[in-house]
Amino acid sequence: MSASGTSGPYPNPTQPHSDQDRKDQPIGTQLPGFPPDPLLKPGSFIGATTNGQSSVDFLKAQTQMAETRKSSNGVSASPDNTNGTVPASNSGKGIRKPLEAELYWLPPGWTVEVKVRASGASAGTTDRYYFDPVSKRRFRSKKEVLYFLQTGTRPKRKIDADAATVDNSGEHKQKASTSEKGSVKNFNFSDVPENVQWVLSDSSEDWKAFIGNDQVLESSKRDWLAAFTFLASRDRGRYQ
Amino acid sequence: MSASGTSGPYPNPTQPHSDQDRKDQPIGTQLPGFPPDPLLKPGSFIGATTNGQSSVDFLKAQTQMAETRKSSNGVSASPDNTNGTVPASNSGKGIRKPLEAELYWLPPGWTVEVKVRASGASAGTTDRYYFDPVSKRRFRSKKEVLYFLQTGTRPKRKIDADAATVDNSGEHKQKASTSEKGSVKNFNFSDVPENVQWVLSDSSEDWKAFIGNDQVLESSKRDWLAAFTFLASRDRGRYQ
DNA sequence: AGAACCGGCCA
DNA sequence: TGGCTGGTTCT
Repeated sequence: MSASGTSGPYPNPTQPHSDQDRKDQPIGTQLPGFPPDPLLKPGSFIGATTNGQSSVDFLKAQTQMAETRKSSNGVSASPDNTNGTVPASNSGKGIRKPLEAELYWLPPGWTVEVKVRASGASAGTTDRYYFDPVSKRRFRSKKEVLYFLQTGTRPKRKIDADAATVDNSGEHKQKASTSEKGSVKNFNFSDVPENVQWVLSDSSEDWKAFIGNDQVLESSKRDWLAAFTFLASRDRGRYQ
Repeated sequence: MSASGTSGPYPNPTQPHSDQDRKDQPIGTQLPGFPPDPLLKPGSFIGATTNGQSSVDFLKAQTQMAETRKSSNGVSASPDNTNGTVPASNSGKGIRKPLEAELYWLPPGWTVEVKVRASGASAGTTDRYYFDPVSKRRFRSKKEVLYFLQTGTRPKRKIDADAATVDNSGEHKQKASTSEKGSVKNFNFSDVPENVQWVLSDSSEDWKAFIGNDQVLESSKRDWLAAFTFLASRDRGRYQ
């Protein structure tokens, strides 16, 4: 890859094209008269918010923010690649979404494979697969990975039978996004304070976390705990 | 601001159109007082494309070129329509309105499917899918269609670094072993610590490794990780 | 508030 | 791979 420009580097990988004259090639060429979006330069960078700050308050804020806002860090969309350019889609206004790969939650050693679908209606779309270097297993989603990291197993296949399973009353629908409490998912592993103090006060039955002199909010605390727990169990595991 | 770029998925092609032409009358939206059409099942289809010469010059030019202006266009029948089940409450998924007016940008022959979500928190809302009669592909948004029309491909999403890439084409990324820092060669396989703790430091994208209370030096850490990754991926046959 | 988008997930 | 849903951004 290395291409860069507008003309697609790839010759239509998956166009079945059975036939006819319908050539879809005419495009991909820049048409004369098309406004090159004066606002955007090719060199524009994406995201790239430097998160090199290490202020305590900042960290705290960041940590909490992991729940709502995801900041891109760590992962970079290497500009040397095909798409260093910014999609010049808007003329004049809004920005599109900066979302980025963010693999901060992925433990070291794990790898990600991006696979492009070769056929079907969804041809050309990509899927990401995660590989655990230790167990050599492949996972199809972040969710599967996190589940595995926490339990060491994969979700059981529900076979059913009578059983039961249980549960509950009936309709609890709980939306996933509604602020989960204490989930590893909320934890930004790329942005962790070096020293956290856990203190148990007399009157309280609960531990409180401090960074410096600032107490960590409950919500963040739970996330941290969840993260620590899972890291611990992971280290106990194997490592040859 | 700082916001950062645009959505990564769209690399660069000259996105023509500024999206602001999308303010026409929304389809799928039920107008107040408008009776739910009993004849329409969720998932009905509409295909329309008239080509009026209008405001969107650039795009129009594009699409016409692409399709070479075929004669038959416009409405198309609805194929399958698989799950026709819709929550009882919802019976209206109206397909309404002068579609043609809105789909002027859609090349002749393409079809649009308006589907009503059957479950979930967003049940009842609608989604539109676009189908290319030639490639048989399905697209989820106008943007995707336009991108495809211009480039003939779908945006490819890439991730960074050490992640394995798979491209069936033959481009190798020999990254793992070429790096000077962190080479498998530096790793002493006969002296492997039993327990290593990986911890993330603040503001860094790197994890730190500890053995007991001693932090592992950066150089060693890299070597370890390199070795680890190497061993792990060897079996899968990736990475060199 | 609603539409458009698009990542993610799982059958 | 299909395709549906969650959640975010844009209008």
